[in-house]
Amino acid sequence: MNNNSSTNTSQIYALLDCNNFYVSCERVFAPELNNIPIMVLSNNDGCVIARSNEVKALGVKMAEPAFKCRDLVRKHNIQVFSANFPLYADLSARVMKTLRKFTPEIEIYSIDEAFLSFSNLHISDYQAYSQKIRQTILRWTGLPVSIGIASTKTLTKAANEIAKKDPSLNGVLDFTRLLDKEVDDYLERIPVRDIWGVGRQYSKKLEAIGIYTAKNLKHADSKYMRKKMTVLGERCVLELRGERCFDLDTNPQPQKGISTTRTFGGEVTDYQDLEEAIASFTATASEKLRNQNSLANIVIVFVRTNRFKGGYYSNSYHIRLPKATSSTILLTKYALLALRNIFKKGYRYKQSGVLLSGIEPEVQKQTSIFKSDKSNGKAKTLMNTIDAINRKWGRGQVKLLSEGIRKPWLYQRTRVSKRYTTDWGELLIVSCNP
DNA sequence: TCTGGGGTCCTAGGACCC
DNA sequence: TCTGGGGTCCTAGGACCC
Repeated sequence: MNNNSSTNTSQIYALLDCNNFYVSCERVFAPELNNIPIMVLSNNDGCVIARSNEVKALGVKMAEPAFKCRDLVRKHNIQVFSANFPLYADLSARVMKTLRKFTPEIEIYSIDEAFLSFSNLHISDYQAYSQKIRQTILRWTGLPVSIGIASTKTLTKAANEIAKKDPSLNGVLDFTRLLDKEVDDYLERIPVRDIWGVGRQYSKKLEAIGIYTAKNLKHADSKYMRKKMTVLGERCVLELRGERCFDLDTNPQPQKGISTTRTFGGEVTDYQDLEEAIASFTATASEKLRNQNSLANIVIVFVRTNRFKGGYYSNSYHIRLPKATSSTILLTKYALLALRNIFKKGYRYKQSGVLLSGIEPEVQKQTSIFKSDKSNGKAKTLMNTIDAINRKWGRGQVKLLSEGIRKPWLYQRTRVSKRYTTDWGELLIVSCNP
């Protein structure tokens, strides 16, 4: 991140965003669903987390509880899917790999978005180049994308926003070849709420002082915005004006916190069931930890009853470990100890989770001359072996007994599509009729 | 009946140190 | 008992992102 030193040299950035990503992933394997309304639900079939354009047009909001749109689903015959994250992650990886053929400078921003730099490519027509990227990704993965081009990241987001919605733009909008006045005309079309960095709370504040659009914000006083919305607000204004505050981050650092949390399908009252849940979440979280070659110093466990019901109980407990580790066995031991401290009998638990924090890189430690660290080495080999088996044969093939065999508390996913690309047993079958 | 899950950054305030 | 200022580190809470 950079707030002033590099604003002199101009840069060309692009933001690529997959349209309605999860919905588009489902359509790749079910093309008969093109042009008909479909949506994807979160874990436990709780909330709407992706909507096709047809569903958006019906007024279904992002993160809306699924039960609230049941009538619409029936009335308009909306096709509903449970989230199939392994499938989406795999298609995402294919998109990102394709992008690397077009520029080495990529920041993978989320599962369906990437910032690119066009600065050092020696091309003159960014618009044509972006159309080539779109067509290639569509051909190689089946996924439609939109691209916004500008001199700052915040502006690429804004350009992308317009490109996605305005059919006349054919999925690409390049601010760098427009006049200031023309850019302002586009920014006027974007509600301030939709600007990167402006959320619900800030947009309320901004509207109260007469700032309704991206154009309004761009021409607001940046120091005043710093007072209203911290330094991020100031940067937002500057970026809208084309002054670069955020550089491309092509070298992502390991995550600083890792968590696995779930809302249960039903309600859990039994201590042992909760133990199984916590053990299973810890296993998942520590596998993520090992995948980024890190160790954790702190384990946090939380439990919660249904927050929409009376008699609410919520508590968390954190334990600092005597020594940083990534061992599922050790982390589970402490997680269960933490659970013991907050479990209260008589409550109906609806949600719980495990958070790993105090994360540090795993460096090859010099073992003591006097006492070789044999036990540690063994534990590490065991964990590596378990990870390898689970990678090859599927998650959860090998696990600790504490994770339990039956999982009555596990979430429900009633309408999950097949793992077309990540499971040998569920590959798409193509038949050719003579 | 039914309401997701995984992250990041910034700031204020307290504890502690010299 | 009175009385100071400046720095660092940590944490909780609140905002944001997808």
